[in-house]
Amino acid sequence: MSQNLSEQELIRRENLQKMIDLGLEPYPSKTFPVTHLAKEVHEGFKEGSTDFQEVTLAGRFMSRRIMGKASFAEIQDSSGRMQIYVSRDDICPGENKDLYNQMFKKLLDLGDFVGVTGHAFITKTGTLSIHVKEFTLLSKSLKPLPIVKTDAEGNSYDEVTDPEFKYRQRYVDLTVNPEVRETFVQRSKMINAMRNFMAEKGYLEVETPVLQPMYGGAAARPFKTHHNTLDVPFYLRIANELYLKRLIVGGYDGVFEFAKDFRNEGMSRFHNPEFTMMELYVSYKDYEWMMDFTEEMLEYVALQVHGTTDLQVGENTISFKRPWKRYTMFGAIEHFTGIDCSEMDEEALRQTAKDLGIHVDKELGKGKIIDEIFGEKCEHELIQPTFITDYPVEMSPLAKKHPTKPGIVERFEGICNAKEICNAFSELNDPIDQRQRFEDQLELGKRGDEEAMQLDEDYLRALEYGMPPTAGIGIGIDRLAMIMTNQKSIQDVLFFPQMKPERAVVSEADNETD
RNA sequence: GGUCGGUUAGCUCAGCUGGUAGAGCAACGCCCUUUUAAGGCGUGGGUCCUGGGUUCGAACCCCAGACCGGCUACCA
Repeated sequence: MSQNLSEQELIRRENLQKMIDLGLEPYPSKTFPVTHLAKEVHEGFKEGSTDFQEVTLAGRFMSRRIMGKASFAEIQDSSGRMQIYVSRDDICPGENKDLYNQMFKKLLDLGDFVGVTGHAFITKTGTLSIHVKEFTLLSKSLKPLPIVKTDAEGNSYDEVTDPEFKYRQRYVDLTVNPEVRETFVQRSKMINAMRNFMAEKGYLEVETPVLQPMYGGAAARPFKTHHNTLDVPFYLRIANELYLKRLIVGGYDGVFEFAKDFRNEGMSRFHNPEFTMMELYVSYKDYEWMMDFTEEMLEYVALQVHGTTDLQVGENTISFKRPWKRYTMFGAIEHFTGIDCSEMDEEALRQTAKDLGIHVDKELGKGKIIDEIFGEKCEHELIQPTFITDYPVEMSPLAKKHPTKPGIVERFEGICNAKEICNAFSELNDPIDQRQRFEDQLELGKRGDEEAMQLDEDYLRALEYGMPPTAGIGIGIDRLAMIMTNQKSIQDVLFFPQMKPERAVVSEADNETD
């Protein structure tokens, strides 16, 4: 395959060859003995101290200011940048000045990986620097990086803002935009905090199948695939709920899984075809307990990630301080519209929706209409973390019925920043009721609801052996990460959000005919 | 899916009522041993997203397509 190289790429290839000609290895393999990160030197160095007299750092070469026989440059490692001071006669003590005059001044390009050894000092202008006595090339870069420059006022120049560039070439985005690296560090801290919190309670982290013979546990269209040897279809999971509850049947007190789920639906700034869900099931608990647990865990997570429960998210300050506000679904609708629809039948609900200017499709059942009204009139009002409880039974086929409120299940959703971030219920463990609910779903499916659930005989068999009373929750990790990292789009909390393939990639794939 | 907008140098962008392209940074050459968006002088770099069309002439107008984005629809 031929490459059309730009002028700058050709020059870099020439520089690479000239380095080889000088006897330099452009891609050495030996472990490079890094002793410090840039951040450690920045935080630890005090002027006049005798520490940091011999430090070794490695990173990308990000800027260079040549002043004749000496130069300043910056290298960037995972922790940040460090200025280095390179003088010709220090790195070339002998007669041969090639390392400075040729390699450092001419052949080295921005983006190359280098290693330096030297001592820390403060320059006349007060900048901490490493006075380099050994300079090593660690890896040559052949493509120019769009390096961002920032002036004294904090204005940045040439920042890569094109979303397509950022998402397709995330490695470049991460290299040149430190705040992007930080977003993903925070995401990782968030997940670790949740994991530690649950492990601390004694719950077991498990793994369940991604390839499932039958999809379930949520209402969504699946991706379908095929296993060649078994010659059967498989679905990529849309949820892991039913498998985790099988493990509760098997006797664990608490199981959780951070799971990639897959839904074959639209994409938006809140939806990616593959996304991460954390599901947790705890035996002998109910949804009331789970609300308390959720508040406690997310307060802990906010503190772990940010050291505070008050987070700035867009225009709003969102507080994860316990307790959250709680509404029943009918209560929320009444609160935001003034209409009490708790006693209405399907026709009255349909009319109410119409009166509120909400379009509802004919095939929607009672539960879906209520959900439409809630989604249209209430959800966007809920900025602070809020629990909505008592969902209609029709839209909750895996949740236990409320003991005193007919037509209602013991379920809650957590809403934050106008979006659902979690969904939980007292799990339905009555196998006869569960069979009936599945059959109702089949009926909805026949009416045209493409997301109605399938009937899972093995799951019913498990329930027939007996499942203890159990509380379960699913937390949308990506949406929670958007809140915890103050990002507007799910694409900004996923390293590699789903995109259409680039054209070159498509044409190669088209050649595969089998 | 609908709709509106975008695509010009490695990056960020300008380019008027149509006359075959510019700036800053980056790159290249020369000068400079504590600079910092380093500086000074000089130089090169373009499939104007793709394919058609209109026109003497298209980055610009028209048609079709690709990709990206905003809103919207769908979406537990």
